[in-house]
Amino acid sequence: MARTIGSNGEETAARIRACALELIASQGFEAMSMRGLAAAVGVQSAALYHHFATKQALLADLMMSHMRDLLTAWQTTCADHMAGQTATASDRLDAFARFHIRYHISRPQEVFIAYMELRSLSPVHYNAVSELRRDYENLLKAILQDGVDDGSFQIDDIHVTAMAILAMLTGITTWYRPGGRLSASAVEMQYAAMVRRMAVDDIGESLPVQKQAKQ
Amino acid sequence: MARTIGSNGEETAARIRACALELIASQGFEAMSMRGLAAAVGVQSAALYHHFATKQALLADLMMSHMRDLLTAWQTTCADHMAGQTATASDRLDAFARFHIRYHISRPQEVFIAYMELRSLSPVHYNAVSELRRDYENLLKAILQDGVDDGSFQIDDIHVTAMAILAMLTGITTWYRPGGRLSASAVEMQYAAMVRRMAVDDIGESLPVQKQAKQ
DNA sequence: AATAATTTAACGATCGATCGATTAAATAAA
DNA sequence: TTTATTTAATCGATCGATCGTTAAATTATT
Repeated sequence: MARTIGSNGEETAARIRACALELIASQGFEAMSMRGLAAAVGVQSAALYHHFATKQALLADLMMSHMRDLLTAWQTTCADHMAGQTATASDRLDAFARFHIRYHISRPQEVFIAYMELRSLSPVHYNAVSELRRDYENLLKAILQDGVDDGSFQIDDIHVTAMAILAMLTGITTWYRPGGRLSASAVEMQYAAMVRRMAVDDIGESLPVQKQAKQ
Repeated sequence: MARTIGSNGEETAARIRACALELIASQGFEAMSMRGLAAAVGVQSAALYHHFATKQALLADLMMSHMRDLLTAWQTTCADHMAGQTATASDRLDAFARFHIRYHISRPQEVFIAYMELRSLSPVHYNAVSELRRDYENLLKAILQDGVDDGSFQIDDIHVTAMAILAMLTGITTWYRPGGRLSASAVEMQYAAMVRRMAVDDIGESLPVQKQAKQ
Protein backbone atom coordinates (compact mmCIF):
# COMPACT_ATOMS: atom_id res chain seq x y z
CA MET A 1 0.00 0.00 0.00
CA ALA A 2 1.20 3.49 -0.73
CA ARG A 3 -1.49 6.08 -0.67
CA THR A 4 -4.51 5.53 1.50
CA ILE A 5 -7.86 6.23 -0.06
CA GLY A 6 -9.30 9.61 0.81
CA SER A 7 -6.08 11.16 2.06
CA ASN A 8 -3.83 13.77 0.56
CA GLY A 9 -0.60 15.46 1.46
CA GLU A 10 -1.99 18.44 3.30
CA GLU A 11 -4.23 16.30 5.44
CA THR A 12 -1.35 14.05 6.44
CA ALA A 13 0.86 17.04 7.20
CA ALA A 14 -1.86 18.44 9.44
CA ARG A 15 -2.15 15.13 11.26
CA ILE A 16 1.60 15.04 11.71
CA ARG A 17 1.53 18.52 13.21
CA ALA A 18 -1.30 17.64 15.56
CA CYS A 19 0.34 14.44 16.78
CA ALA A 20 3.72 16.14 17.10
CA LEU A 21 2.15 18.84 19.26
CA GLU A 22 0.69 16.22 21.54
CA LEU A 23 3.87 14.17 21.83
CA ILE A 24 6.29 17.07 22.21
CA ALA A 25 4.07 18.73 24.81
CA SER A 26 3.89 15.55 26.88
CA GLN A 27 7.35 14.07 26.39
CA GLY A 28 9.52 16.90 25.12
CA PHE A 29 11.06 17.33 21.71
CA GLU A 30 14.20 15.31 22.35
CA ALA A 31 12.24 12.47 23.92
CA MET A 32 9.86 12.23 20.98
CA SER A 33 11.16 9.84 18.34
CA MET A 34 10.22 10.08 14.70
CA ARG A 35 9.16 6.44 14.87
CA GLY A 36 6.88 7.18 17.79
CA LEU A 37 5.43 10.14 15.96
CA ALA A 38 4.85 8.07 12.85
CA ALA A 39 3.10 5.41 14.90
CA ALA A 40 0.82 8.03 16.43
CA VAL A 41 0.00 9.41 13.00
CA GLY A 42 -0.52 5.96 11.59
CA VAL A 43 2.18 5.97 8.92
CA GLN A 44 5.70 4.71 8.51
CA SER A 45 8.47 6.95 9.79
CA ALA A 46 9.83 7.49 6.29
CA ALA A 47 6.55 9.11 5.27
CA LEU A 48 7.18 11.95 7.70
CA TYR A 49 10.11 13.08 5.60
CA HIS A 50 7.87 13.66 2.63
CA HIS A 51 6.26 16.53 4.57
CA PHE A 52 9.10 17.78 6.79
CA ALA A 53 12.76 17.73 5.80
CA THR A 54 14.06 17.00 9.30
CA LYS A 55 12.87 16.65 12.86
CA GLN A 56 14.30 20.10 13.51
CA ALA A 57 12.33 21.57 10.59
CA LEU A 58 9.16 20.11 12.07
CA LEU A 59 9.79 21.78 15.42
CA ALA A 60 10.64 25.09 13.76
CA ASP A 61 7.45 24.87 11.71
CA LEU A 62 5.35 24.31 14.81
CA MET A 63 6.92 27.13 16.77
CA MET A 64 6.97 29.66 13.96
CA SER A 65 3.36 28.86 13.11
CA HIS A 66 2.39 29.35 16.72
CA MET A 67 4.10 32.71 17.03
CA ARG A 68 2.62 33.95 13.76
CA ASP A 69 -0.83 32.75 14.77
CA LEU A 70 -0.45 34.47 18.13
CA LEU A 71 0.50 37.80 16.58
CA THR A 72 -2.26 37.55 13.98
CA ALA A 73 -4.83 36.67 16.63
CA TRP A 74 -3.92 39.74 18.66
CA GLN A 75 -4.20 41.98 15.62
CA THR A 76 -7.62 40.51 14.92
CA THR A 77 -8.68 41.04 18.52
CA CYS A 78 -7.49 44.62 18.37
CA ALA A 79 -9.38 45.26 15.14
CA ASP A 80 -12.56 43.74 16.55
CA HIS A 81 -12.63 45.29 20.01
CA MET A 82 -11.55 48.82 19.33
CA ALA A 83 -12.14 49.57 15.69
CA GLY A 84 -11.33 53.18 15.00
CA GLN A 85 -11.48 54.41 18.56
CA THR A 86 -8.40 54.96 20.67
CA ALA A 87 -8.73 53.06 23.93
CA THR A 88 -7.06 54.02 27.20
CA ALA A 89 -3.84 52.30 28.25
CA SER A 90 -5.68 50.62 31.09
CA ASP A 91 -8.32 49.22 28.75
CA ARG A 92 -5.68 48.06 26.28
CA LEU A 93 -3.71 46.33 29.05
CA ASP A 94 -6.87 44.62 30.20
CA ALA A 95 -7.64 43.53 26.65
CA PHE A 96 -4.11 42.24 26.16
CA ALA A 97 -4.16 40.27 29.40
CA ARG A 98 -7.52 38.72 28.64
CA PHE A 99 -6.45 37.88 25.11
CA HIS A 100 -3.22 36.30 26.31
CA ILE A 101 -5.02 34.22 28.90
CA ARG A 102 -7.73 33.04 26.52
CA TYR A 103 -5.21 32.18 23.82
CA HIS A 104 -3.00 30.28 26.22
CA ILE A 105 -5.87 28.39 27.77
CA SER A 106 -7.28 27.41 24.39
CA ARG A 107 -3.96 26.21 22.95
CA PRO A 108 -2.02 24.80 25.89
CA GLN A 109 0.18 22.50 23.83
CA GLU A 110 1.42 25.06 21.32
CA VAL A 111 2.11 27.54 24.09
CA PHE A 112 3.86 25.00 26.26
CA ILE A 113 6.14 23.96 23.42
CA ALA A 114 6.85 27.54 22.39
CA TYR A 115 8.14 28.30 25.89
CA MET A 116 9.85 25.00 26.66
CA GLU A 117 11.56 23.94 23.47
CA LEU A 118 13.40 27.12 22.57
CA ARG A 119 16.65 25.44 23.46
CA SER A 120 15.96 22.57 21.08
CA LEU A 121 15.97 24.97 18.14
CA SER A 122 19.02 25.43 15.96
CA PRO A 123 20.56 28.93 16.17
CA VAL A 124 18.92 30.06 12.94
CA HIS A 125 15.46 28.93 13.97
CA TYR A 126 16.01 30.18 17.50
CA ASN A 127 16.71 33.67 16.25
CA ALA A 128 13.68 33.61 13.98
CA VAL A 129 11.34 32.54 16.78
CA SER A 130 12.94 34.95 19.24
CA GLU A 131 12.30 37.83 16.90
CA LEU A 132 8.58 37.07 16.77
CA ARG A 133 8.55 36.60 20.50
CA ARG A 134 10.19 39.98 20.94
CA ASP A 135 7.56 41.51 18.68
CA TYR A 136 4.90 40.09 20.96
CA GLU A 137 6.60 41.29 24.13
CA ASN A 138 6.93 44.73 22.59
CA LEU A 139 3.16 44.90 22.16
CA LEU A 140 2.78 44.67 25.92
CA LYS A 141 5.69 47.02 26.57
CA ALA A 142 4.16 49.66 24.29
CA ILE A 143 0.93 49.54 26.25
CA LEU A 144 2.79 49.83 29.54
CA GLN A 145 4.86 52.72 28.20
CA ASP A 146 1.75 54.58 27.07
CA GLY A 147 0.22 54.15 30.48
CA VAL A 148 3.36 55.46 32.15
CA ASP A 149 3.51 58.41 29.79
CA ASP A 150 -0.06 59.50 30.42
CA GLY A 151 0.26 58.90 34.15
CA SER A 152 -2.32 56.12 34.42
CA PHE A 153 0.28 53.43 35.26
CA GLN A 154 2.65 53.47 38.20
CA ILE A 155 5.47 51.22 37.04
CA ASP A 156 9.07 51.09 38.16
CA ASP A 157 10.57 49.38 35.10
CA ILE A 158 8.77 48.59 31.85
CA HIS A 159 10.84 45.55 30.96
CA VAL A 160 10.64 43.98 34.39
CA THR A 161 6.91 44.52 34.61
CA ALA A 162 6.34 43.09 31.15
CA MET A 163 8.40 40.00 31.93
CA ALA A 164 6.55 39.56 35.21
CA ILE A 165 3.14 39.83 33.60
CA LEU A 166 3.97 37.46 30.78
CA ALA A 167 5.49 34.86 33.08
CA MET A 168 2.51 35.09 35.38
CA LEU A 169 -0.02 34.69 32.59
CA THR A 170 1.85 32.01 30.68
CA GLY A 171 2.22 30.05 33.90
CA ILE A 172 -1.50 29.38 33.84
CA THR A 173 -0.88 26.45 31.51
CA THR A 174 1.09 24.65 34.20
CA TRP A 175 -1.91 24.20 36.47
CA TYR A 176 -5.16 25.10 34.68
CA ARG A 177 -7.16 22.17 33.33
CA PRO A 178 -10.57 22.42 31.64
CA GLY A 179 -13.28 20.96 33.83
CA GLY A 180 -11.42 21.80 37.00
CA ARG A 181 -12.56 23.82 39.99
CA LEU A 182 -12.35 27.13 38.13
CA SER A 183 -13.85 27.99 34.77
CA ALA A 184 -11.72 29.57 32.06
CA SER A 185 -13.61 32.83 32.36
CA ALA A 186 -13.14 32.88 36.13
CA VAL A 187 -9.40 32.41 35.67
CA GLU A 188 -9.37 35.10 33.02
CA MET A 189 -11.12 37.54 35.33
CA GLN A 190 -8.85 36.95 38.29
CA TYR A 191 -5.63 37.15 36.33
CA ALA A 192 -6.79 40.26 34.50
CA ALA A 193 -7.48 41.86 37.86
CA MET A 194 -4.01 40.96 39.10
CA VAL A 195 -2.41 42.39 35.97
CA ARG A 196 -4.29 45.63 36.53
CA ARG A 197 -3.08 45.76 40.12
CA MET A 198 0.50 45.34 38.95
CA ALA A 199 0.27 48.39 36.68
CA VAL A 200 -2.22 50.66 38.42
CA ASP A 201 -1.72 51.99 41.93
CA ASP A 202 -5.28 52.37 43.14
CA ILE A 203 -4.46 55.22 45.48
CA GLY A 204 -3.94 57.71 42.71
CA GLU A 205 -6.56 56.20 40.48
CA SER A 206 -9.74 55.74 42.47
CA LEU A 207 -9.24 58.18 45.32
CA PRO A 208 -7.83 61.31 43.71
CA VAL A 209 -9.80 63.63 45.96
CA GLN A 210 -8.63 62.08 49.21
CA LYS A 211 -5.06 62.04 47.95
CA GLN A 212 -5.09 65.71 47.16
CA ALA A 213 -6.79 66.50 50.43
CA LYS A 214 -4.02 64.67 52.25
CA GLN A 215 -1.35 67.10 51.12
CA MET B 1 44.88 3.49 36.12
CA ALA B 2 41.97 3.17 38.45
CA ARG B 3 41.82 5.82 41.10
CA THR B 4 43.35 9.16 40.29
CA ILE B 5 45.60 10.57 42.98
CA GLY B 6 43.88 13.11 45.17
CA SER B 7 40.34 12.15 44.28
CA ASN B 8 37.71 10.14 46.07
CA GLY B 9 34.17 9.02 45.49
CA GLU B 10 32.35 11.90 47.07
CA GLU B 11 34.39 14.45 45.18
CA THR B 12 33.70 12.72 41.88
CA ALA B 13 30.01 12.44 42.65
CA ALA B 14 29.94 16.15 43.41
CA ARG B 15 31.66 16.92 40.13
CA ILE B 16 29.17 14.71 38.30
CA ARG B 17 26.30 16.61 39.90
CA ALA B 18 27.80 19.97 39.02
CA CYS B 19 28.46 19.05 35.39
CA ALA B 20 25.06 17.42 35.05
CA LEU B 21 23.39 20.59 36.30
CA GLU B 22 25.23 22.60 33.68
CA LEU B 23 24.51 20.22 30.81
CA ILE B 24 20.88 19.54 31.67
CA ALA B 25 20.17 23.23 32.16
CA SER B 26 21.65 24.13 28.78
CA GLN B 27 20.65 21.13 26.67
CA GLY B 28 17.86 19.44 28.55
CA PHE B 29 17.89 16.07 30.26
CA GLU B 30 17.02 14.01 27.21
CA ALA B 31 19.58 15.79 25.07
CA MET B 32 22.36 15.21 27.56
CA SER B 33 24.16 11.93 26.95
CA MET B 34 25.98 10.01 29.65
CA ARG B 35 29.03 10.05 27.40
CA GLY B 36 28.88 13.81 27.11
CA LEU B 37 28.47 14.12 30.85
CA ALA B 38 31.42 11.81 31.46
CA ALA B 39 33.56 13.84 29.08
CA ALA B 40 32.64 17.05 30.92
CA VAL B 41 33.52 15.45 34.25
CA GLY B 42 36.71 13.99 32.85
CA VAL B 43 35.99 10.30 33.38
CA GLN B 44 34.73 7.39 31.35
CA SER B 45 31.00 6.95 31.05
CA ALA B 46 31.11 3.69 32.96
CA ALA B 47 32.46 5.51 36.00
CA LEU B 48 29.22 7.46 36.27
CA TYR B 49 27.36 4.28 37.09
CA HIS B 50 29.47 3.75 40.16
CA HIS B 51 27.89 6.86 41.67
CA PHE B 52 24.40 6.83 40.14
CA ALA B 53 22.50 3.69 39.24
CA THR B 54 20.85 5.16 36.14
CA LYS B 55 20.51 8.39 34.26
CA GLN B 56 17.05 8.69 35.73
CA ALA B 57 18.39 8.26 39.27
CA LEU B 58 20.84 11.09 38.63
CA LEU B 59 18.04 13.43 37.58
CA ALA B 60 15.91 12.42 40.54
CA ASP B 61 18.85 13.03 42.87
CA LEU B 62 19.38 16.52 41.48
CA MET B 63 15.73 17.49 41.68
CA MET B 64 15.08 16.03 45.11
CA SER B 65 18.21 17.66 46.46
CA HIS B 66 17.12 20.98 45.05
CA MET B 67 13.65 20.81 46.57
CA ARG B 68 15.02 19.75 49.94
CA ASP B 69 17.61 22.51 49.87
CA LEU B 70 14.92 25.01 48.96
CA LEU B 71 12.69 24.01 51.85
CA THR B 72 15.60 23.96 54.27
CA ALA B 73 16.80 27.36 53.11
CA TRP B 74 13.37 28.86 53.73
CA GLN B 75 13.22 27.39 57.21
CA THR B 76 16.63 28.86 57.92
CA THR B 77 15.56 32.23 56.58
CA CYS B 78 12.45 32.13 58.74
CA ALA B 79 14.45 31.24 61.82
CA ASP B 80 16.96 34.03 61.18
CA HIS B 81 14.62 36.86 60.26
CA MET B 82 11.85 36.45 62.74
CA ALA B 83 13.10 34.43 65.64
CA GLY B 84 10.46 34.20 68.29
CA GLN B 85 8.35 37.08 67.13
CA THR B 86 5.22 36.68 65.07
CA ALA B 87 5.45 38.78 61.90
CA THR B 88 2.46 40.17 60.03
CA ALA B 89 1.18 38.39 56.94
CA SER B 90 2.37 41.27 54.80
CA ASP B 91 5.88 41.04 56.21
CA ARG B 92 5.96 37.29 55.82
CA LEU B 93 4.78 37.56 52.23
CA ASP B 94 7.49 40.10 51.55
CA ALA B 95 10.09 37.86 53.16
CA PHE B 96 8.92 34.87 51.17
CA ALA B 97 9.01 36.77 47.89
CA ARG B 98 12.47 38.14 48.53
CA PHE B 99 13.73 34.73 49.60
CA HIS B 100 12.27 33.07 46.53
CA ILE B 101 13.82 35.66 44.24
CA ARG B 102 17.23 35.52 45.87
CA TYR B 103 17.27 31.75 45.87
CA HIS B 104 16.22 31.53 42.24
CA ILE B 105 18.71 34.13 41.10
CA SER B 106 21.56 32.48 42.96
CA ARG B 107 20.84 28.98 41.66
CA PRO B 108 19.46 29.41 38.16
CA GLN B 109 20.43 25.98 36.92
CA GLU B 110 18.88 23.95 39.72
CA VAL B 111 15.70 26.00 39.53
CA PHE B 112 15.47 25.80 35.78
CA ILE B 113 15.84 22.03 35.84
CA ALA B 114 13.36 21.64 38.68
CA TYR B 115 10.68 23.41 36.64
CA MET B 116 11.55 22.10 33.19
CA GLU B 117 12.42 18.46 33.65
CA LEU B 118 9.44 17.31 35.69
CA ARG B 119 8.19 15.41 32.68
CA SER B 120 11.48 13.54 32.37
CA LEU B 121 10.94 11.94 35.77
CA SER B 122 9.54 8.46 36.17
CA PRO B 123 6.13 8.36 37.90
CA VAL B 124 7.64 7.41 41.24
CA HIS B 125 10.20 10.20 41.22
CA TYR B 126 7.66 12.63 39.81
CA ASN B 127 5.35 12.04 42.73
CA ALA B 128 8.17 12.44 45.22
CA VAL B 129 9.29 15.74 43.73
CA SER B 130 5.72 16.95 43.36
CA GLU B 131 5.10 16.34 47.02
CA LEU B 132 8.00 18.57 48.04
CA ARG B 133 6.88 21.16 45.53
CA ARG B 134 3.40 21.10 47.04
CA ASP B 135 4.94 21.59 50.46
CA TYR B 136 6.69 24.68 49.18
CA GLU B 137 3.57 26.04 47.50
CA ASN B 138 1.66 25.50 50.71
CA LEU B 139 4.09 27.74 52.55
CA LEU B 140 3.01 30.61 50.33
CA LYS B 141 -0.65 29.65 50.48
CA ALA B 142 -0.56 29.64 54.28
CA ILE B 143 0.80 33.18 54.30
CA LEU B 144 -1.86 34.32 51.85
CA GLN B 145 -4.57 32.61 53.88
CA ASP B 146 -3.43 34.29 57.08
CA GLY B 147 -3.49 37.66 55.35
CA VAL B 148 -7.00 37.02 54.09
CA ASP B 149 -8.17 35.88 57.50
CA ASP B 150 -6.89 38.96 59.31
CA GLY B 151 -8.13 41.26 56.57
CA SER B 152 -4.76 42.57 55.44
CA PHE B 153 -4.91 40.84 52.05
CA GLN B 154 -7.58 41.33 49.40
CA ILE B 155 -7.40 38.15 47.36
CA ASP B 156 -10.00 36.48 45.21
CA ASP B 157 -8.61 32.93 45.23
CA ILE B 158 -5.68 31.68 47.30
CA HIS B 159 -4.61 28.99 44.85
CA VAL B 160 -4.77 31.20 41.79
CA THR B 161 -2.86 33.98 43.49
CA ALA B 162 -0.20 31.59 44.75
CA MET B 163 0.27 30.09 41.29
CA ALA B 164 0.46 33.56 39.76
CA ILE B 165 3.05 34.76 42.25
CA LEU B 166 5.23 31.68 41.91
CA ALA B 167 5.11 31.73 38.11
CA MET B 168 5.95 35.40 38.07
CA LEU B 169 8.90 35.04 40.44
CA THR B 170 10.26 31.86 38.94
CA GLY B 171 10.10 33.44 35.50
CA ILE B 172 12.91 35.76 36.52
CA THR B 173 15.40 33.06 35.59
CA THR B 174 14.31 33.23 31.96
CA TRP B 175 15.62 36.75 31.47
CA TYR B 176 17.75 37.87 34.42
CA ARG B 177 21.50 37.63 33.93
CA PRO B 178 24.15 38.77 36.41
CA GLY B 179 25.99 41.81 35.15
CA GLY B 180 23.01 42.98 33.16
CA ARG B 181 21.21 46.31 33.28
CA LEU B 182 19.59 45.57 36.63
CA SER B 183 21.27 44.37 39.80
CA ALA B 184 19.91 41.38 41.68
CA SER B 185 18.80 43.59 44.56
CA ALA B 186 16.99 45.95 42.17
CA VAL B 187 15.14 43.00 40.66
CA GLU B 188 14.34 41.70 44.11
CA MET B 189 12.92 45.05 45.17
CA GLN B 190 10.72 45.49 42.13
CA TYR B 191 9.32 41.98 42.15
CA ALA B 192 8.68 42.14 45.89
CA ALA B 193 6.73 45.35 45.32
CA MET B 194 4.66 43.69 42.59
CA VAL B 195 3.91 40.73 44.83
CA ARG B 196 2.71 43.10 47.52
CA ARG B 197 0.47 44.86 45.04
CA MET B 198 -1.05 41.53 44.04
CA ALA B 199 -2.06 40.76 47.61
CA VAL B 200 -2.69 44.15 49.19
CA ASP B 201 -5.23 46.61 47.92
CA ASP B 202 -3.63 49.91 48.87
CA ILE B 203 -6.95 51.69 49.30
CA GLY B 204 -7.85 49.89 52.45
CA GLU B 205 -4.32 49.51 53.73
CA SER B 206 -2.51 52.82 53.56
CA LEU B 207 -5.41 55.23 53.68
CA PRO B 208 -7.60 53.92 56.47
CA VAL B 209 -8.42 57.36 57.75
CA GLN B 210 -9.61 58.67 54.45
CA LYS B 211 -11.59 55.51 53.88
CA GLN B 212 -13.40 55.83 57.16
CA ALA B 213 -13.99 59.52 56.60
CA LYS B 214 -15.53 58.67 53.27
CA GLN B 215 -18.37 56.69 54.80
C1' DA C 1 2.03 8.64 -18.54
C1' DA C 2 3.23 11.67 -14.88
C1' DT C 3 3.18 12.86 -10.35
C1' DA C 4 2.42 12.65 -5.52
C1' DA C 5 2.30 9.82 -1.42
C1' DT C 6 3.69 6.06 1.08
C1' DT C 7 5.92 1.74 1.73
C1' DT C 8 9.82 -1.59 2.84
C1' DA C 9 14.35 -1.94 4.05
C1' DA C 10 18.32 -0.40 5.67
C1' DC C 11 22.31 2.88 6.72
C1' DG C 12 25.66 4.75 10.08
C1' DA C 13 25.67 6.81 14.43
C1' DT C 14 24.71 7.04 19.02
C1' DC C 15 22.10 5.81 22.99
C1' DG C 16 22.01 3.91 28.13
C1' DA C 17 23.97 0.40 30.34
C1' DT C 18 27.09 -3.58 31.53
C1' DC C 19 31.14 -6.52 31.62
C1' DG C 20 35.59 -7.98 33.43
C1' DA C 21 40.15 -6.18 34.18
C1' DT C 22 42.98 -2.96 36.64
C1' DT C 23 44.61 0.08 40.18
C1' DA C 24 44.81 3.12 44.44
C1' DA C 25 43.92 3.34 49.06
C1' DA C 26 42.46 1.35 53.49
C1' DT C 27 42.71 -2.41 56.59
C1' DA C 28 44.31 -6.56 58.72
C1' DA C 29 47.78 -10.06 59.52
C1' DA C 30 52.46 -11.45 60.05
C1' DT D 1 57.61 -3.02 59.15
C1' DT D 2 56.33 -5.75 55.83
C1' DT D 3 52.84 -8.53 53.53
C1' DA D 4 48.27 -9.99 52.34
C1' DT D 5 43.46 -8.89 51.70
C1' DT D 6 39.59 -6.10 50.97
C1' DT D 7 37.10 -2.22 49.26
C1' DA D 8 36.32 1.61 46.25
C1' DA D 9 36.94 3.64 41.88
C1' DT D 10 37.96 3.83 37.16
C1' DC D 11 39.03 1.98 32.67
C1' DG D 12 38.58 -0.07 27.90
C1' DA D 13 35.50 -2.57 25.31
C1' DT D 14 31.20 -3.71 24.02
C1' DC D 15 26.20 -5.09 24.34
C1' DG D 16 21.55 -4.72 22.15
C1' DA D 17 18.43 -1.12 21.16
C1' DT D 18 17.14 2.89 19.15
C1' DC D 19 18.09 7.15 16.96
C1' DG D 20 17.34 10.39 12.58
C1' DT D 21 17.57 9.76 8.03
C1' DT D 22 17.75 7.96 3.22
C1' DA D 23 17.23 5.08 -1.17
C1' DA D 24 14.50 2.51 -3.95
C1' DA D 25 10.29 0.27 -4.89
C1' DT D 26 5.27 0.49 -4.87
C1' DT D 27 0.71 2.29 -5.13
C1' DA D 28 -2.84 5.74 -5.88
C1' DT D 29 -4.42 9.91 -8.05
C1' DT D 30 -4.69 13.16 -11.95
